[in-house]
Amino acid sequence: MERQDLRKAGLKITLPRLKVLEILENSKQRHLSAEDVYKALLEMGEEIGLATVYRVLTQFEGAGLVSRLNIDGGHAVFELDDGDHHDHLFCVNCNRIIEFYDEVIEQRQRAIAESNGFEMTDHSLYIYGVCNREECKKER
Amino acid sequence: MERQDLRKAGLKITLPRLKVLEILENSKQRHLSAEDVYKALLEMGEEIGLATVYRVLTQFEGAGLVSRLNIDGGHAVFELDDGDHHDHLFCVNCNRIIEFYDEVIEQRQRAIAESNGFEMTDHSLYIYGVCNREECKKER
DNA sequence: GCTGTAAATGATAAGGCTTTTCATTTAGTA
DNA sequence: TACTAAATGAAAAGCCTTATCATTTACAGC
Ligand SMILES: [Mn+2]
Ligand SMILES: [Mn+2]
Ligand SMILES: [Zn+2]
Ligand SMILES: [Zn+2]
Repeated sequence: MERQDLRKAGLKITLPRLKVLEILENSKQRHLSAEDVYKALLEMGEEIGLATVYRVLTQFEGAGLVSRLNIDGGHAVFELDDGDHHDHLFCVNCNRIIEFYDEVIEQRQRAIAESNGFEMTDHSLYIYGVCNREECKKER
Repeated sequence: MERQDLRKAGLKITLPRLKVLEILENSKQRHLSAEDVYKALLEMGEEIGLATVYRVLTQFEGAGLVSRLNIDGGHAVFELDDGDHHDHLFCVNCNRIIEFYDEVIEQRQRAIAESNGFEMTDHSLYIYGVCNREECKKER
């Protein structure tokens, strides 16, 4: 992700924006809440407001640089948008997230929208379950 | 839906619970927010607290009488659970909701969960789009 | 039918996450 | 370097939902 991407989106190249990008790119976890990003910045010694983190993430989403997941229970997580759509599998025990893409499902969704006269704009698919970690299987 | 269903769930048969059930069964719209149920009750002249509506809906969900949808943007809607699972298509313009069931998608989901070592507990699939009403197509 | 007791209710406060407000600072141009 | 619009941060406000707790109610047992 480059400075140019910010420019194209009509966004000034500011320190907070660069820092948020840096976190998104370098964090070991790919899916981060606004709070996660905020905490990571504080740990880096950056002085940034939580409101700015929310604003920047929302702007990045609008610019197509980031995508937002709305998890059951209300809070959102963000990830860099590399242009390749995918869906998610959540472990309800340890919150691990696995990404997947299934062309059959994608096609069926398009067909369902069309057969109901809908112009599909988006879709969201989350599969919830218990992953194969020992401590998670134990819980089940 | 019968009083017996409440009994089986270990819930006393109270006026607020019966009234909420009545709204869910008789409303012209099948999918209702807690606020919708609350307003419908007020219009019927029932004196009921919003907190009670939330509590009752959550209890009904736990008892399997009602299912909860988490729509993008954070607020939940409820519908009677007749035992038949289905997913939803939302018009982003007029908020119309269409229900569908697709066995191929259901199977693929199970396969994806399994191939990732997950014991699937649930899934949620929402398709968003613009429906075929004139005023909605115009917006697009 | 009464009574007693645990469950349920309602008003209100509190929570969690996110957005808004607005005075101050900053980026980017001239 | 100076100017101006955009961006920021702290704090308040919003929105939906849940928790608290004093009061009321359902219903089992007399
Ligand atoms: Mn992802
Ligand atoms: Mn439905
Ligand atoms: Zn797990
Ligand atoms: Zn529509």
